Amino acid sequence: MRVYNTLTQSKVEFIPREEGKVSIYVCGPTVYNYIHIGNARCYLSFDVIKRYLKFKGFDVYHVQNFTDVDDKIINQAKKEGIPASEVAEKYSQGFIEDSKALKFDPPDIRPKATEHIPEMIEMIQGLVDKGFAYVEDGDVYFEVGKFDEYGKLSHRKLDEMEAGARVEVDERKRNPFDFALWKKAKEGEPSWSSPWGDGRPGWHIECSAMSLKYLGRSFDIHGGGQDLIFPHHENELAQAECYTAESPFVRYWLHNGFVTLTGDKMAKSVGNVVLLKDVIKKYDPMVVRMLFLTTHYRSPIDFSEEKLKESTRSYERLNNLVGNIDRVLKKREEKVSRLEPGRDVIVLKAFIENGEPEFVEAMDDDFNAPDALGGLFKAARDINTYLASYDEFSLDELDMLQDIKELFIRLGGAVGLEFTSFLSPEDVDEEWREERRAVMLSGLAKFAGVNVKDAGVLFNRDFPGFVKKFVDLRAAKRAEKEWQTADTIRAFLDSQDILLEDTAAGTLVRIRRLIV
RNA sequence: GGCGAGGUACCCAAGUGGUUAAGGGGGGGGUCUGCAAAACCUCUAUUCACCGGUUCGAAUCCGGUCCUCGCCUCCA
Repeated sequence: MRVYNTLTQSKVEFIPREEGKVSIYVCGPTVYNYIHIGNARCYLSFDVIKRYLKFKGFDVYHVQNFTDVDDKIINQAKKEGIPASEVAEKYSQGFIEDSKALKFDPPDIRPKATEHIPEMIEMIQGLVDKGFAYVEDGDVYFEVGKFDEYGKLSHRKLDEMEAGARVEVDERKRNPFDFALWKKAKEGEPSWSSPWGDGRPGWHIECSAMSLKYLGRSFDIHGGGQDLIFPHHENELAQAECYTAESPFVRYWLHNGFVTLTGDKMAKSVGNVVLLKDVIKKYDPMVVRMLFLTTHYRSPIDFSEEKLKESTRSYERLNNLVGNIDRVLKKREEKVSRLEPGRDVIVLKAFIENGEPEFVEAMDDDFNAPDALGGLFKAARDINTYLASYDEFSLDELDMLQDIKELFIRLGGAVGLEFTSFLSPEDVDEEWREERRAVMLSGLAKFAGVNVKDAGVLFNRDFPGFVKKFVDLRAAKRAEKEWQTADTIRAFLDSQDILLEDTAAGTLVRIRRLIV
């Protein structure tokens, strides 16, 4: 397996510190707002990477922090008129809810910065003791000039940066790029006591302290968005390697590309953010996953409503394969013929034999999900073609189709895509039914003349039977060639997310899963 | 100014030296169907921003030109 390492700017063979185990740290959110689509892409990219590593058999230990003390949180607290700790709590919960909605595989631990102040102080003290940091009137700064390799991650040199940089001039800093490890407390802000007086940690130290604590020295993967390369990860690396006197702090630095909106980077500072929680009100979270899987994780991706619609269609295409196979598998209960001599099952065998190796080959090349998905789409077409070619299938073929379905679901799962069979009226839950109760009862009254009370009883006791009333009624109308009425009934059910498909085997009922 | 990424069909997007340039979406035509849906078939890039070069052979390597985006300041 090869991964692109930002440190070396090249794809390199992935060899974890300990055979069979992978330690991974993904920079978590600074909790002062709900996450937007750009943030979501980062967490989704690393969710895919993590899932794939697990799929490959690695024992993955995943740490994701909450940065719950920071200037931005303090500002937001002033804006909302609540304590900073409440702001942090509110948006930490929001993040966990968003993560669940997108079906992120939860991290093994979610450490919070405020619960690791002693570890940070210890680390800062160590840096001061070793001469990498200096104290100025209650502030502590890391002195970048003391670390010869400063800039090795972001591939820039201090003197080059100084030439063009617009860096705030701070007389107390020895170099404009020196950064705060500890900030002296200001009135009314959260603070902790330290050897340098009351204060709070600077931005980068929390990630170094927590990653070293939970993953140890020289862990495998550190991930984040490309905008974290400088200064955040550069500074984390500098602190950690100076503190431990060991290199590398991180074996593989992985960074995802940005989400843009009509060509501009989506960022709070630009003011063009689309919040994830708003998107998933309207679109299935699987569609969001699909959207990001169809572009390589390091490439930029332009977000739009149109793309979500395309992704809905393409996700349905893959998902429908499972439903299509299931329809055929039901034939197992019916009469089946022997495998016809000469029937060419090479298409089925091809996916069973090559589906996984091809998928793995693509993913092993720096997690090339678009390429891997290409194979699934191709397989879906081939198998649909096969299904459409025959009316009857032998037991051997049904066994193969069962294997294909399981493999398809397993490969989707390796990148977090869930494929499910078609839902039918017996699969819907209480909430789903209740949302549609009033309309559906009056619908049955209107089309079948059943009074609302009787309809209500049937609705409660036997919802599939309730739906069948419509289907039967429509069948009768069709038999009488009353197409208008039949189509009105179908349109009515469609408005309630119940889809009818007339096939040779009769009218099939399925529930719309995806919201468009 | 420094550094980095990239320009592949109507849109999105894989492919980084060698058979017919994956795949998705959209559109045209067709099959099935009363219609629709789903699914299938078929067409939609002799060509990969442009110009040179290397090579038996390049979208892929080299040089140049044009353009886009990002980082260098909080940002995933």
